[in-house]
Amino acid sequence: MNSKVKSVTQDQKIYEHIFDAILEQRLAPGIKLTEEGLGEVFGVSRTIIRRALVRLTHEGVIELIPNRGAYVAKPNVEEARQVLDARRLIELALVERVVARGAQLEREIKTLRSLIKEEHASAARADTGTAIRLSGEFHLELAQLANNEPMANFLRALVSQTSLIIAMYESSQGSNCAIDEHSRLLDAIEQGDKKTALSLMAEHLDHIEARLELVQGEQEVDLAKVFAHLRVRA
Amino acid sequence: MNSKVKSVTQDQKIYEHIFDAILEQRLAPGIKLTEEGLGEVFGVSRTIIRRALVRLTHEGVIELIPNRGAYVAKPNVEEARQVLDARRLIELALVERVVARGAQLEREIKTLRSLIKEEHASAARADTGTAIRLSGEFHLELAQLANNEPMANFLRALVSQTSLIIAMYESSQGSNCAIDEHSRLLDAIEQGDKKTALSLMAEHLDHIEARLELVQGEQEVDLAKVFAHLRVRA
DNA sequence: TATCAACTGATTGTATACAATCATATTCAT
DNA sequence: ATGAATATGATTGTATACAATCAGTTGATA
Repeated sequence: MNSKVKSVTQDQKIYEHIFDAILEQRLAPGIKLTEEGLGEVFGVSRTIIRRALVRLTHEGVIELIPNRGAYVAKPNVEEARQVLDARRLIELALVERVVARGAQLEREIKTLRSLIKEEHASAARADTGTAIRLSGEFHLELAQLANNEPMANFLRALVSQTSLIIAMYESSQGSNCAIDEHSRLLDAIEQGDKKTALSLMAEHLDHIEARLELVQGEQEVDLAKVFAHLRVRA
Repeated sequence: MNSKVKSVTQDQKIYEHIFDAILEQRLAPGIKLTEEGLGEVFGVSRTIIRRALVRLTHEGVIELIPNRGAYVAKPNVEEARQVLDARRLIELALVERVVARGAQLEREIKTLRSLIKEEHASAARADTGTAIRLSGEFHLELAQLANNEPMANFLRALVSQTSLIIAMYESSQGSNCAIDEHSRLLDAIEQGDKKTALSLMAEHLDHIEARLELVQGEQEVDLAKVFAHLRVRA
């Protein structure tokens, strides 16, 4: 019964667990992850944990500081801007390629519709973490249909970083609008309406970035400014 | 004297050595790299080697097969097509962003010119390996100027895979034309001529792909076709 | 009281020992 | 001679022990 499970390596599973935890905001940006702590949780030695952490580092969700340890990444506003800039480029290209494949994709589109349904359900019960994760999975599943593995892999890193960005900078309105956008985007793709699909994707990403800029100043604490009123003259 | 060197970790250095060796074709596609063998060469234990190999795997130049070991990747024609497709997308976007920065880049452009000079010198003395590496470095240095780290990182993986692709599929004419193309591309960027810069970059990547398709059938041996003339009827 | 130095505890860096796994060579039966 | 089954050697998978490093604390000194 467990012979099939072997095809997924241990560190692969642990990688996914940590990945999901971060995407669902059960691990906040900046939190330190000790190797021994994680090892106890998952019942393995530090060796396995290291491999998982290295991979997460390469995807940009973990920052690995030599001799200091692993921390959940805290993307600043500039990094967030770059990530969303890259997403805009990649995802528009992916949508274009998916639309080009056109009618071959009936079954895959059904899968995506059920993903949207799940996402909607999560949002309805205020399960924000799951909703964010499912939103990301929608984008990644869509990317799989474009027949370009390097791009899909790259998007994986971008999406996970976006989840961190949302976790850090989201305003209360949340992801309800995003769900409708996913739905409409999928409609356009199904109908082969490239132009509409592209503009919907662009809009979608613009909305995320718009939310980000709303709270731009909040995160970077400039101590000099905070205490400017009582600063002693040099 | 060696306190500054510490900032680069051991596995970082080993990673770069292997990376360069692959890019310079001193390690051919398909070659097996044993952990102990590498460990002896670099005077470290397998632990360090593992980290370097994991990173190389994530960049797509090494294939890590569970319980079997690490092999230099052998991209097939479809994978090559995807890599070059992705490069076209990313590098055009990067050129656009570099041109947009315009005149701030005098010093950086000089650095790029000296890189081209080195590349030219390598090609002149038929040092193909170094020429390929320097060609890749030109693209990566250019990417640094676009102010988008995720994209630049992604390009790093794409360029290294391209070097493998060239190693596997190159025809004899080699990279001389590419050098002129680099030079002209840089001219266009320096003059802020976006349109020319974009079309030169597109041309440049088309040339690489054109070379690839020339030898498309050579690598994937379809036994059924090879022995089609003597096949027994079902 | 403030500053700096040394100490302490905890965490990561690295090497190594042993277990698990796979490829190859060998043996045996047909 | 061919084929399958088994044995062997080499390589990777994993855990762990010890060394190196760092952050925070304690204590001495001005």
